[in-house]
Amino acid sequence: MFFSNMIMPTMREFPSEAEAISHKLMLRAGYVRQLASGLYAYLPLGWRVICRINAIMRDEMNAIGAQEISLPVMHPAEIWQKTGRWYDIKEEMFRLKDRTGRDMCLGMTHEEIMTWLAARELKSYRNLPQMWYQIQTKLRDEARPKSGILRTREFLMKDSYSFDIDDEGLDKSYKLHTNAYHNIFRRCGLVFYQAESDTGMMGGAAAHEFMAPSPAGEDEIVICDKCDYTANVEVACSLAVSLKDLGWQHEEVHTPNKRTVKEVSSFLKIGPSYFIKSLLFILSDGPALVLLRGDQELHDKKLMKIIGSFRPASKDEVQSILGVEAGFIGPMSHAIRIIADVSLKEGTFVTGANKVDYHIKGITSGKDFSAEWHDLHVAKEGDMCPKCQNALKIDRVIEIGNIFKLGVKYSVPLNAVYLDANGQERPIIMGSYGIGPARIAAAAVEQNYDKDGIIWPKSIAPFDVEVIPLNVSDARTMEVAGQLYKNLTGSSLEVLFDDRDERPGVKFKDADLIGIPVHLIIGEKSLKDNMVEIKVRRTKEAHKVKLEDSISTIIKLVHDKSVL
RNA sequence: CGGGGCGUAGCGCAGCCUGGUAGCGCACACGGUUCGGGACCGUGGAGUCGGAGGUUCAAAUCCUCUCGCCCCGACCA
Repeated sequence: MFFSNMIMPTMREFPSEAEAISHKLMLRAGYVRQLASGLYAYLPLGWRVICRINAIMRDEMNAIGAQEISLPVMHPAEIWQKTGRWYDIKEEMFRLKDRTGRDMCLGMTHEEIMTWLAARELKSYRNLPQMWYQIQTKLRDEARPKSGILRTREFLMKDSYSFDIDDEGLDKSYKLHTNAYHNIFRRCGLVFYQAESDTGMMGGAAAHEFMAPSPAGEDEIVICDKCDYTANVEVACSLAVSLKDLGWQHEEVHTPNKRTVKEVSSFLKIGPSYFIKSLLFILSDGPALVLLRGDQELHDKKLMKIIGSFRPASKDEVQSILGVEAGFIGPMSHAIRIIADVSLKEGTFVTGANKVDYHIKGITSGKDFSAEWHDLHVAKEGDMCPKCQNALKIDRVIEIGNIFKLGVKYSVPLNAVYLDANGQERPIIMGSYGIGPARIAAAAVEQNYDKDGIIWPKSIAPFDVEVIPLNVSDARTMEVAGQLYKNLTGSSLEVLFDDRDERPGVKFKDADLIGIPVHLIIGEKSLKDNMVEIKVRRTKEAHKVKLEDSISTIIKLVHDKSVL
């Protein structure tokens, strides 16, 4: 491919609207252009990257026996109404009517449509198991598109679905996908984790997310270095570091106008972890007091799982239910449901005295209050691993893939059933598995760049090699460069030939910015000694090789799996 | 949806406070000199100043409304 024939609009400066590194670099290096918020055009370089990622995904999906199909992107409403998601999902779904007034929507994901197909075509246990996937456009009217191609309103997704006769079959399909996903992300050159995740609105029994560490990420995971525990903070459990019991006796302390843990803590010069934070919530069946340690944040979703939906009590409600104003609440002597974080089970604490302007020291569970014990807090850096007690790390990550055990959530409402060996009708057991190729690309950039530009992992770079003749008006240079280009292309490498009549500096800068892994530089001086220069983008190491050895050297470099 | 910021040439920006009819750098075109890490000189093309309304003799500049984009938060199937 000749540089002069391709549209690769590199820019000397970073466009100002970009914030994330991948966004800045992909704009500057001419990979993508923005049409509107969350809508991107992929230019030739960008599209090549996506295509290579797609090829890897196809390879690995096919390897586990999955079959590629293609489904419509526009769907009739009824099918989404049958599963209830037409109503559960709100503004995030693009909806429209066709000319006859029929309600339609644009697909955000394809569980419904895949299940519809399965319902029609999979009739017998003899048809199962099946795995179907597609690489298709999804549309979501995101509340806030951001970070370039990381979070867009229209995006490509590789989504696959498994159909099994029972949970055992689902386990197998899930495992196959897990392995395939590990292969895909590894082959794409990413650093990633597999984390336990929330099943969310997808429903189902188990779910994992594949997470690529990056400051541009929108999620956080907890990681234990010692054992294999890795989980999204949305579901992560952790143990609080236990406190030294200071053995306080009951003592009421005057804390005028000090309400928050922070205020009282600094006033009494006692660390926040020695406090009990008391929060009053209104549940569907009445009020409940929720207790956390002073250094903890309430994890809404964990609480929701225990008590269902809830809302914070108003000031008046706090007063009328507890007889004291917020800020001085303590868990003692209230005839009310109390749910407490397990970290409060042991130890002696400070808490509100149920009396304005007073707190009380020396409160212990069992003696002063009793409660239902649960993990209610948001896991944080330094908490201990629930499995092995090692200190946990927290890392910011990009979600690049997810896998869900759906069970019968879609097959039942859409009547996707099969007849088992006994002629019994049973719902198909499903799994769903997604990967965002654009996120892989963005994560790859986030994890591989330097001050000069992108450093693509070899496997997903838009080209394998960039041939750079330094002086295009030198006949010998161009003859050699042309021949090398031909030979490299002939060796099934993707080659970019910078045939522009530009100064060497410009070509070097653009080459570094674009980030093709290997550069082959042909300069007049070296050529006199029958030498050319081979440079590795990542290390910037350049060495001269004999002209006749250059092709084999490059082929070796490109195929060397040790350096992705 | 709440909070903040920004819309002036393809990109990056100045001009706005204090109204007087649009400018700089890069990019682009042409000529010349250059040529191993974003060269230099000269000439030139390119802008409904996001849009609408208003104030005024006069609006990029002041006022009102509106649209768009970015960031933080909420949301995220």
